Amino acid sequence: MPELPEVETTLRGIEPHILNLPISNILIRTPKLRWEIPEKDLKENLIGKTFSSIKRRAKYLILKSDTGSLIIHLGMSGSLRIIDTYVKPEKHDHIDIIFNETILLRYRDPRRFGSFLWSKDIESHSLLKDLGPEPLGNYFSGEYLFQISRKRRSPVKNFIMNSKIVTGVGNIYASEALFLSGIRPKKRAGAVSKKQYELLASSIREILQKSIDQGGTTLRDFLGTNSQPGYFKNELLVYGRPGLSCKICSSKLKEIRLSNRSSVYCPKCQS
DNA sequence: CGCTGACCCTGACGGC
DNA sequence: TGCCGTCAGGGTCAGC
Repeated sequence: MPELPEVETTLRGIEPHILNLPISNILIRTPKLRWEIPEKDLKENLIGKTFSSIKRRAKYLILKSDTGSLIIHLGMSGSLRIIDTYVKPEKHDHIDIIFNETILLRYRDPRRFGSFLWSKDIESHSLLKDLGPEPLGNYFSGEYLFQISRKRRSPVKNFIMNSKIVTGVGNIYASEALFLSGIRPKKRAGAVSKKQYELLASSIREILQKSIDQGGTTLRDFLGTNSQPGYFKNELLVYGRPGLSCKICSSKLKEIRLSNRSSVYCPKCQS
């Protein structure tokens, strides 16, 4: 389940291997992920060209060439790997971007929630243009969250998972950050104090940064066949632990559902 | 405009 | 042991 840190780790893992390398072919074995894969656009615009930069915006990877941009989202189960010793594609290996006889970039995605899209004008692309600030960027702060949350009645957890408010905060990190800052997930966004938002914003930053730093230790795994970027799982305090005891106060962790998403919290530590 | 819920999909898992 | 139902989850979009 790639969250922002896994996407960032993917970017850092693939970038040094494929930047400025001419693309010789693109093999698409599945017509559709989340949306139809624009095979014609990809082939016409990318074969013979190179990626001159790779950037991340929210959980989207943007691979730029001089003809436009390839937008990749890993969805729930997507992964990108550099293959430097040819192995046959397996069941869910949907796309190969082939550079030369030894290097290719392979996209795997069992659930096919991900996307491969093409855009000539990335700045105005509908999926990207209304996104909120990056949680690790300069515009994201407790003050910012406080200001735009006034009069908002949705639960604070939904609020911070809304990509128009702030990008890249998924269910795992939202749950963890709310625990770390002592706020119940169901509390109305407009009722959270400035002080609480400052704590929440720094919790979000810290937890994402920490996870990226850990992912960084497994970067070499991107070159090869057998590996996944490292997680963070053994350090989760509430996510996936309903009914178990709080690691801080030993109370039994509760689970509720918000917008059909599991939300675990400690009834004593969070209010 | 803000917000909720349906939806896309497969693998993992629990119950019988 | 195997089948089947349920759940998980990011993010977009329809609809209230």
